[in-house]
Amino acid sequence: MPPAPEAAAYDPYAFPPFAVTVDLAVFTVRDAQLNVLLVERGEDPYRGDWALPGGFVRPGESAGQAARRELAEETGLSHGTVHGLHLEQLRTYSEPDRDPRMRVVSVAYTALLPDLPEPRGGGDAAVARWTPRADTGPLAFDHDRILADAVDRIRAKFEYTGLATSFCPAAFTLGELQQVYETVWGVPLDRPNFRRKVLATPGFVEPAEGPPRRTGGRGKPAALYRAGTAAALHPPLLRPEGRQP
Amino acid sequence: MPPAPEAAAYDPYAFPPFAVTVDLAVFTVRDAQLNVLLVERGEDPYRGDWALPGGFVRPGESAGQAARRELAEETGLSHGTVHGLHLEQLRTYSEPDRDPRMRVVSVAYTALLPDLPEPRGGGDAAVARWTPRADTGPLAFDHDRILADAVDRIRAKFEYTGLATSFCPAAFTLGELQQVYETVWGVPLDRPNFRRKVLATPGFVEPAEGPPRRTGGRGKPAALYRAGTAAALHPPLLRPEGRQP
DNA sequence: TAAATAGTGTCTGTGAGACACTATGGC
DNA sequence: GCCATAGTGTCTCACAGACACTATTTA
Repeated sequence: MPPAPEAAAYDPYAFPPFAVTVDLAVFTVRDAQLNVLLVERGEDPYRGDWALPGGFVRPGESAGQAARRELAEETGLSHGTVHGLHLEQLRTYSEPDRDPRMRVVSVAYTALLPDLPEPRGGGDAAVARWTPRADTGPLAFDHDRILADAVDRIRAKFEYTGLATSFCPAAFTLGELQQVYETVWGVPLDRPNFRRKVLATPGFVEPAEGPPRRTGGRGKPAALYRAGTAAALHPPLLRPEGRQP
Repeated sequence: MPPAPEAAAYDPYAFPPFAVTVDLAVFTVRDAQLNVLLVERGEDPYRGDWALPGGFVRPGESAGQAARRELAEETGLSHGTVHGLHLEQLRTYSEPDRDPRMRVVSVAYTALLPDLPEPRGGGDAAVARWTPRADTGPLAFDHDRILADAVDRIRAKFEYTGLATSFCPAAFTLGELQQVYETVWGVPLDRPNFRRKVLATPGFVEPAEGPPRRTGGRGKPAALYRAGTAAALHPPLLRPEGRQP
């Protein structure tokens, strides 16, 4: 926090200026794969490479507001939809050489979206595509690192929060929820045990109205649930790896 | 990440500049109380108020490097000592009005120190004092918020990391370690159970050489341990509140 | 009928909480 | 002796994993 004791008062131009940006790691689960939203860069450096969407923080807005604005622009989602989404600050990346042009400090955010039927191309944004996590080649800047950090964070948060429901539509079956967990964690889960634990955790999911639905087009229709209100899961739903092998 | 599509190339002065600073939430456990390092402000705004230590990020350094440098300056610890300390990024605070003078984005860091005998006043820093967490009046800027976030983070991390050993000297007794947990969590723990769980968690603590030591100056001398190498605790050591009441 | 998914029940091992008990030091 | 802390043992309950079994739909 200013002041540095020796700072000659507060000439904002005393130091070369920093640019402050936000980077977005936006995920969805599609076809049993974790997908991340990427944009193709149209300018140097890294022209033609893929990168995480993002942009400058404007003078009057916070980084969180900037992230939400950029998310709306890149996804073409309505302002109202984006306003209700779960957007979480991941961490800040500030290596002096992370952008070859100038000093850029970037605050990274993570967002989790259900697999949207909408084409999502709305905005003026350049080419933006959902890409399976496994298929992301080297990204521009330090975005591979940001992406890896974001995935780690999501995996950990799935254990002790109900965040996984953010990947599901408003009403979902327990089979769909389990699919989300298995995709993000990359491990198969025992269905009866998963069911028992989810239903035993207060505030995780609640029964939803509406007729049962078939998860994969086959089999017995499943009851529908919607996201509960609990911020944290008690008890947590631990990864199988979480226990010592 | 730049570019915002419409950004006219990269004139660093196109926008009013952002200042980037670091704020430090540095903790120790002293006399069974969580203490935080505060400095008294010598200039407006908030002249005479207490604040978290911190300062500007310099052009050639990352925020993490700036945090480590500031920590060394404020605590008077040797460069070598500070270099080995656990310093963790907490989050970034970027509300446009958080500093009345100009736009300041601050990256907050958390550090955990053992209760040092050294007077710690070494640096040129102004008045810096350890203050019990309970006695921190309103702090300058949004530092109350940062402090609260830092305490929450520490409490949570104590469950699934061996971070608590950072509050202990190089060799410590299990009684001292339990004291740290009880202080940070604010709950009493069952001694036999605490002991059993700590020793059953691989990599949490390891036996240390040296004669046993009395924890409170009374009673049977206790065996010494040192911090283990495990980054995460398996199984975790959950807070009593973690379970549903 | 077979295949696929949903849902229920049960056994067993592990670990957490509670707490009684013993051991070793200073006074 | 008393007191304070360290350290051990044991009981019980809750929960996680494994897995057998039934139920309901489509093809």
